[in-house]
Amino acid sequence: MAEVGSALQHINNRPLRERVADMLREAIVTGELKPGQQLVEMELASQLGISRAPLREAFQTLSQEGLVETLPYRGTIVRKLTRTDIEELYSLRSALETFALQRVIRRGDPADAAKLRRCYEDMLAAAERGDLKAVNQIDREFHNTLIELSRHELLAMVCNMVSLRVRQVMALLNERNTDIRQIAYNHLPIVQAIENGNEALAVELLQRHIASSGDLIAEDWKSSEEEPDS
Amino acid sequence: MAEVGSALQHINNRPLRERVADMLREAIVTGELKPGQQLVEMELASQLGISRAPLREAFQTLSQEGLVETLPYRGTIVRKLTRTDIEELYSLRSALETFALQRVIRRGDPADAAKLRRCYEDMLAAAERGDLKAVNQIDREFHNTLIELSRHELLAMVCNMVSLRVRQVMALLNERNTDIRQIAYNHLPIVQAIENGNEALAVELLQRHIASSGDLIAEDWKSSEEEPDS
DNA sequence: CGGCGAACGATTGTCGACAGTTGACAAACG
DNA sequence: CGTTTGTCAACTGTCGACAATCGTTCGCCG
Repeated sequence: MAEVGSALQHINNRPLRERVADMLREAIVTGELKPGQQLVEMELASQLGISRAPLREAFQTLSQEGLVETLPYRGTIVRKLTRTDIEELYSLRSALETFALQRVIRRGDPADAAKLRRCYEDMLAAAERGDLKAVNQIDREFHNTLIELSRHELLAMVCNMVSLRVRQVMALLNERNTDIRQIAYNHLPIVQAIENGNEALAVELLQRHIASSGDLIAEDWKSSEEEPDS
Repeated sequence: MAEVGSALQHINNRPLRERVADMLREAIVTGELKPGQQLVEMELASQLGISRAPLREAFQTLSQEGLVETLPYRGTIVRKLTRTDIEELYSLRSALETFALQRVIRRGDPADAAKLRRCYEDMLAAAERGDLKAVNQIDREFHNTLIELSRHELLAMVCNMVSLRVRQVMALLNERNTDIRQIAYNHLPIVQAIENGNEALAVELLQRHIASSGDLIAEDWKSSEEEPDS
């Protein structure tokens, strides 16, 4: 059999719980479902035209990913994001990507650096034409590529979890007004340091890069902290 | 109302899926359930006297923790551990605990160092009386304490996942014959470096400590690599 | 005798219904 | 009027049954 559509076949035959989890995950990280919002099983199930069983299993997946929170007999809500959560997300992300970066540099394959440079150039092009959405997407791609190049599946799994929630955080902030070009420019010295095999410099730059965006986000977060309850 | 039994109440009322997950998790990390072993839903359910629904949800939890692997329409098996898995486990563990260590040292609370020293002394005492089981348990406690002291809940969650699988790896190796006292002694310089606030040294020692045990384990793993199928 | 295809058994995926728990509101008591 | 207790509705937890899928085996044909 040809390989044609082998991926698509799997998509069609994929268990309902996974497709539902994907849909809900996307809705959460894009901010369509807001933190604190209650997800009632029966309501969502009939709305999606499915039974509660696969929906509950999808909830569990999202719960393990930290996107929702389930309290016994009390229901499931989209997890609220506190300032502490955000600080933890970005600090752990920094540690994880530092680890990935070290592995990539120590392997020292020029093809890896080339791949990252290509990412950077795509990002730059998107920035030049003012496409903020594309810049953000390619920014994610850049970091994902770094993780993949580290060839560490366990790390990739953990990073995926963290990245999802970072995406959620960014989606919840109403259209950041940061200098779009600056985002792209920030990645250049990192790419160069990797190309030169300068581990110490690359690590320093990456940590500064992540920490600065993290601080920026955390600072803006005081807006949606304490909401009055009923 | 008095606080009587508030903890017990929760334990008794905990959802079945969690109690089942706990039981299966324990069975897996202690090696009672062996890698590759198939877990048939109907069989286990009737054996435990429960329905398949909560069992399936327990499977999902374990799947997210990396302890089992579920293939659609093919069933759930205890995840097999390859040498690559072990290398990834220990290298990630090293990176995560390094991160925790840095946070603890940078906070610089003497009470933290004292707590770790107490762990070390307990471990030493257990080693002196030749109690290997206790030494292993306190060793886990030492590392868990380090994580908790970093006050980083997200990190704690990820570390917990990794630690579980490390426990499984250690349980699967037939009674390591390492020098029991050496395990305890290895922790002393780390504690001292923390007490002195010497971050660079502490990190170096911790990484060497984890890497060495990881290498030791990985080396012994060639025994159970390729088993013939059927 | 070997290769191919269709039925079979075993197992998982999904569903609808029932049982148990929680929080809130209302009624009774001091 | 404040506190306690009874009741209820909404929701989650659990169950048993039916549908879909996979690997295998058996039979058929070349």
